[in-house]
Amino acid sequence: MSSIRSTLKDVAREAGVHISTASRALNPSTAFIVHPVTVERVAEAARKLGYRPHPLARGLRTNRTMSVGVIIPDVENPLFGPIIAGVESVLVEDGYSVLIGNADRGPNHADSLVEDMLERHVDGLILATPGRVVSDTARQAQRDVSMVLVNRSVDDDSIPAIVGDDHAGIGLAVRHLRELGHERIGHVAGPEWVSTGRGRRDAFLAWMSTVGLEADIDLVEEAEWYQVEPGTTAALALLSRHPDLTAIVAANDLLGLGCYRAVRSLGKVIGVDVSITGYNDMPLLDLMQPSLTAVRVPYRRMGVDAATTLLALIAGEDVSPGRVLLSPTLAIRSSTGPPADRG
Amino acid sequence: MSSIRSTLKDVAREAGVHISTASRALNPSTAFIVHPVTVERVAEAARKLGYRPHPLARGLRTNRTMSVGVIIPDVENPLFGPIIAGVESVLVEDGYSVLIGNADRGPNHADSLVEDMLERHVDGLILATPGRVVSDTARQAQRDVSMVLVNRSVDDDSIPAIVGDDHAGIGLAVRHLRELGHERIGHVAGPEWVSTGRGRRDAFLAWMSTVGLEADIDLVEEAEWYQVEPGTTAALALLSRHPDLTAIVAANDLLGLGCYRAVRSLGKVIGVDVSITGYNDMPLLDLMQPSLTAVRVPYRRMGVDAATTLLALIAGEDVSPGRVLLSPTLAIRSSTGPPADRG
DNA sequence: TCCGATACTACAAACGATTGCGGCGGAACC
DNA sequence: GGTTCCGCCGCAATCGTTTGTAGTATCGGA
Repeated sequence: MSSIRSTLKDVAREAGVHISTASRALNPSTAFIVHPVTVERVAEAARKLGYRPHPLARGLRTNRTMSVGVIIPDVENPLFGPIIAGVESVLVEDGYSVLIGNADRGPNHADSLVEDMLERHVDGLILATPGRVVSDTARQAQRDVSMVLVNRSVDDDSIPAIVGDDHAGIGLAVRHLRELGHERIGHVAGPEWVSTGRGRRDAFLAWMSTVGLEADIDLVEEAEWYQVEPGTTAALALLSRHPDLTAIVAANDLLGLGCYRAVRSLGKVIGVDVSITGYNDMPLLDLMQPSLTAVRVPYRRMGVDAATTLLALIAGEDVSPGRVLLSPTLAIRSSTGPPADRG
Repeated sequence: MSSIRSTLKDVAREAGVHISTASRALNPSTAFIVHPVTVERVAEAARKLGYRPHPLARGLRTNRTMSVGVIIPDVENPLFGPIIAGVESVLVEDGYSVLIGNADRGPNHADSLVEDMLERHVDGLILATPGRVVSDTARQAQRDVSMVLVNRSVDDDSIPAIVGDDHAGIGLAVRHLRELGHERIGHVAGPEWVSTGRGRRDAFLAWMSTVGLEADIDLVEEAEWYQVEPGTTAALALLSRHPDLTAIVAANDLLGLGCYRAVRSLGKVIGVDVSITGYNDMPLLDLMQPSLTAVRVPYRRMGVDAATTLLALIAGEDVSPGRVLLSPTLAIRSSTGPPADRG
């Protein structure tokens, strides 16, 4: 029966008050202006009619849409599921809805999505697009709308960012290997133009010297992209330069799995001749043969924190820009072990 | 400089026409009413001012929000990434945005999300929530808004649904095994209350007799849930009842991987002693040891088709209810092979 | 009795667009 | 030359809210 929405006018008529009084009565922040018994009468009428404010009308007047945009580089990447879930869980709590944008059509796609979102008057924006620099459109957008970066940051830290602590994460991997007794450790890095690519590489070199090993840039081989194939290629290049490596820290799980192939093609045994660590700990890694030791990044938490700081920004609280680092953990599995004795 | 949005009024003033004329000039479907040179003048003014219609104002008047809701049972499940991507890709093309709802908080959560979406006046709804029956809220919702089901259907086919052709998919697996020479084939089924669980089980039995094998319900073991552990449990139960099975068709990839463990724990070799097929072909299966032969469902396509029929529904074209079946393919890998010779 | 303060409530103008309808020209026709 | 018609444009109502301002009681105090 209630297929036709009841409007504020209906509620007002039902309660025998003027529409504006009804509006104030229903709004908690203005309810004190109207007489308590009137408030109750209006509330009763609203309940009876099943009144729901029209979000468009309200948004038009108040200039808020109660929606935020989330721009993801690739929805099909399992990595982003938890982030989205985290974001969604806290925003829904506060009555916001989540507009999702999938920027899988090249580098400029994200920008056009940002513009779409702005046109829709989202109250906030969460960007997970890669890259260390931020486009002009995005920077422009920051003036018009609250904005938070997730799983990435910008070089000048001008936008609040929630990121995994890559330095700590790589540290977990390197120290783990060091404690197992490894001394010749290499790194298969991600592309340098991606913030995580460069960051993890730097962290690797830094930790190498921290644990008392040689921090040679020559121990690093950059993969063209975060995928299995480039991982194999890079690992092969690395292992041909340094045949004596006993361990490889990969900048990403897929790169790590790429290393599997490289190591196998050389007739060596993973976890015995060459230990391998991944990064991100995506699903199913534990079912690999051997299961991949990997740095686990709290992605869901990342989404939660991003949404929380976005809400703070929207509320006008001043959030310090700069990045918030989330601590990773290490899932130790069977792709890592003590180095094999050289006979 | 254009931080402040220009409105239709500005455009009208700039072009020296009335606001209503400007409106008509800018709207392709009404532009023929106004003089061509005026149209051009208005268009020029709009371009100059960077005018963008205010979606809320427009939506308030036209009763359309140009947004559709997509409700997913679990965003973290990699399965739904491609569906979302497919949906998004076609909707964005037509100027719609996608509101995402993650129904991971129990069975009633989906309903409350549907209500949220309705309150927001979405123009359409795409449901991917599981279950063979549809809740009353959803059924109610169908009156108020266009609605399409994806990756699921309802028993009475009262709502248009885009689903994978499970019968054909199971057929691919069974026939593949049969052609390899298997004669004792079992099935690890999904939960019966899920539409895919029951459907694939029925398909399995049907195909068994089609290929000339015994279609015994005793060859089926139902797993409690689509996960690895329940898969192992079910497979163990099945193999203890029928130690002579040479192949298992799993209702799901994770169940298939669960079978791996069961087979291994019995000291048998996968793909030799016991062949296994999965269903869905989720990422990384090709990197498993052995790589899992699996029925591949065109999930992205599913999203695309769902969105397309939703657009048709919204446009008022009458779409025949009932289900559209998408044909799966078979990714043959190394978990299947000819049955080992006995004795 | 009258005044001013207090406590509500009503009026009406926004927000930015769409759209039915009426008006006003000029051309065509009788 | 008057009527009709048509092409083009402006007027104003409308969608459902929020909110500044004006109005009306009621009450206390002088």
